[in-house]
Amino acid sequence: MIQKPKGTLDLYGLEGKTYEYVLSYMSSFLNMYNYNYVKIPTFETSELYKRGVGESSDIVNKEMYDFLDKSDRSMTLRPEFTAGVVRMFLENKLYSKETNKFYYYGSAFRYERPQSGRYREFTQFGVEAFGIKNPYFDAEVISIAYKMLTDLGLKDLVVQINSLGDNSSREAYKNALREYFKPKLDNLCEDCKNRFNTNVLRILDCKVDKDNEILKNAPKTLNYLSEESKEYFDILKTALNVLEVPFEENTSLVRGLDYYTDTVFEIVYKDSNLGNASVVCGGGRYDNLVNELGKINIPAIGFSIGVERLVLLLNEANVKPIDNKVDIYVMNLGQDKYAYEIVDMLRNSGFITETDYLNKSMKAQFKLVDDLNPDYILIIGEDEAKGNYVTVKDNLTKENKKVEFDELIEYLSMI
RNA sequence: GCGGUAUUGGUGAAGUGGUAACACGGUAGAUUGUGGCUCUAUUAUGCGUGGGUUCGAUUCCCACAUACCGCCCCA
Repeated sequence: MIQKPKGTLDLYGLEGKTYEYVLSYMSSFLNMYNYNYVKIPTFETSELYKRGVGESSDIVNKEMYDFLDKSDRSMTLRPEFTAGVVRMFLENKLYSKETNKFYYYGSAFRYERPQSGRYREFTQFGVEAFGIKNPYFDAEVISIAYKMLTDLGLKDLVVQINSLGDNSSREAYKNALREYFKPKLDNLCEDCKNRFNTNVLRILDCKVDKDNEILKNAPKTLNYLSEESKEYFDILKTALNVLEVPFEENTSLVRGLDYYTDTVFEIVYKDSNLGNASVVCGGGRYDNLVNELGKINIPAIGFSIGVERLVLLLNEANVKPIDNKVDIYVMNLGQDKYAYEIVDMLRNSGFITETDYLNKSMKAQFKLVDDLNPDYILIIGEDEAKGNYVTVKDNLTKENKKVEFDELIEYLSMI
């Protein structure tokens, strides 16, 4: 047997249905906020992600699905969407409009060790908004993510926020951390010693050392924010209160991608057994990325939701998508011509219709009816075909009624 | 990339160095045009894949694959 590649996922049955439901639900939700759907390539030149996501991030360092194409160009399967959306935004000169609000969904790829809620090919649904820098807007973006997830049926979501500050405050903070940690390195775990060189911020996130006094007493981001960033963060918190989004400040929330500035946030599902996979949404502001890739100063903010994780969490929370129940079952008892004509007619009139294609016995077909639980069963046998009528059985009252072929649609529409 | 656990039919699973319980589901019949209950029959020449040990392996050994857990990291 050929098995699916490591870290990929088959979705079918209830989970497949939930997956589809979740995507269409979130799409229509975003349309309400006047966000527009964008589609970008599944792979891009590797250079884009190296510059966009950042060479110091693990995503670029060890998780990229890159390959040489037949002309020896280095390509990478998208590990996330933001860099690609920014590229699209620049390449098509969409900045001629002052503001742009986009949403997207599709597969992303990271070469990781898989676990539940963590795959090598996974689906992201997210938004990116360009041209607006306003804490009230940041709050709205966070509230969109929060509301969508809540509306879908997840309770006990926690929104965690933090501010990384603008470039200068971020650098000042990093330097402060380096100075603070340098004499204490021997007391930190091995990973943290590496992080000291690659990305000091991440030391704050360490799980091994999380109870370590050294971390608890480390300098806090907020003390290194510029006046401007500090005020921005304060207004953001006010705005979140106005929009009734419950949140927690988490000063060790730093995010793993290099491009974030000022506002960062994550949405976590508390009741989950999924451990790290309970982070269902993450995002933040990235005011320097457009300039980094296109030499134009345009502020931007976005977030991304892990759709497979969302499906898992909805499953855990026992949330079921709305089911398209079958309206009518056509019981064909050896009268193919007449029966299939009626099936087609019903579907053309908008009834969700099912029938038997295997010439099963009446008893077997009634068994199928039990699973489908339609509102009505149309019985079509020899008598009906000859007499040009059908027997309509009400599946609730079990009553039968003869209805002429010509009056069938009208009759079914009435009841 | 590192460490650990697991892998038996459509599903949940029991089991043993000598040839795969049980339950659910599926199919057919009892019941030739009215079901959902009940009863009966049937449903893996095969126990992740490939090697090895053995008279004989699903059971022991090795490798690989995949899943899950922890780390790393992230959605």
